[in-house]
Amino acid sequence: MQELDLKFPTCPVRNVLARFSDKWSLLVLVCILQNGKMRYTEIRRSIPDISQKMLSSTLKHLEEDNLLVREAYAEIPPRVEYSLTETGESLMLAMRMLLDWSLQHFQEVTQ
Amino acid sequence: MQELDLKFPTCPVRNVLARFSDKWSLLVLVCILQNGKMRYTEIRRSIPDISQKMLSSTLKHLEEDNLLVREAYAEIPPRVEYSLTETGESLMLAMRMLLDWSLQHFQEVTQ
DNA sequence: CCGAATCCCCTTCGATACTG
DNA sequence: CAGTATCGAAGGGGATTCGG
Repeated sequence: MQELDLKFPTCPVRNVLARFSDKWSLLVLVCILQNGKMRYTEIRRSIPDISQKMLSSTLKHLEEDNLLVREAYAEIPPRVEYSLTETGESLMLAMRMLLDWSLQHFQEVTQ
Repeated sequence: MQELDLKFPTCPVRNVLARFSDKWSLLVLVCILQNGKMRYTEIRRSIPDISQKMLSSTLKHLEEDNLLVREAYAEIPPRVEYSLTETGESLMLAMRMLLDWSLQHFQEVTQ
C-alpha cells in the first residue's frame, strides 16, 4: 500500500473514514446490505435501540455521501425506501472482510 | 454471509465495531501498521492534531482490546514502544480493503 | 519522554412532543 | 408512515498543568 500522510485535511483515508465512524452509520449500511431495499420503519425495527432522530440524520448523511439512495412515494400513508447506491455496494464489499473479522475475533477483542 | 441480528448486546459486529468507531483508533492503528513499532512521540508527530490526552487514552483502549502491545523501558528518559499484536495485524489485513476503497472512492463520497 | 489529572466546552445523542 | 422540533443530559475531546 502506498505511504499515507495522516494529516488533515489532506488524507483521503481520514476524510472517508470520518463519514461513517459514528455510532450508527455502518450499522444502517449493514442492515440495508442484508435486507436489500428497506423502508424507514423496517430499519427502525431491525435496530431497536436507534431513535427516530438518529435514524433520520444518519440516513440523510449517508444519502449526501452518495452511499444510499432515497425514494419517496407520494402515497397515503407515505412510503419511503432506502437502498444502497453503486458506491454503497462497493463499500460494503470492502467492509465484508471487516464484518467477517468481527465475527471471528469477537472473543479476543472483548475478553 | 450469515444473517446478523443487529441487536445489542448480542451482535458481535456491533461489539467489535464499537471498539474503534471513534475519532482516533483506526488512525492510530493505520499509523503503526505503516511504520511498525513506534514510540509515543513518533505517533504524535504522524498525527499532528491529536492531543496527548486522546493519544494516551486511545492507546490504552487499544491495548485493553488486545490490538496493541505496549513495551516500556526503564530508562532515563523513558522509552515506550507500541506495536500491533497478532490480532491487530489480522485486523489491519481486513482493514486494507477498506483503506484501498477510501483512496479510490474519495471523490464520490466527499463531493 | 511519557504520560496522569483537572477543568471546561461543545457536540452528540436520547426522550418527548408534534406535523403532513 | 415518515419524519421535524425542542430540550437536556452525557460524555467525548481540547488546553493546560503537574509528576515519575
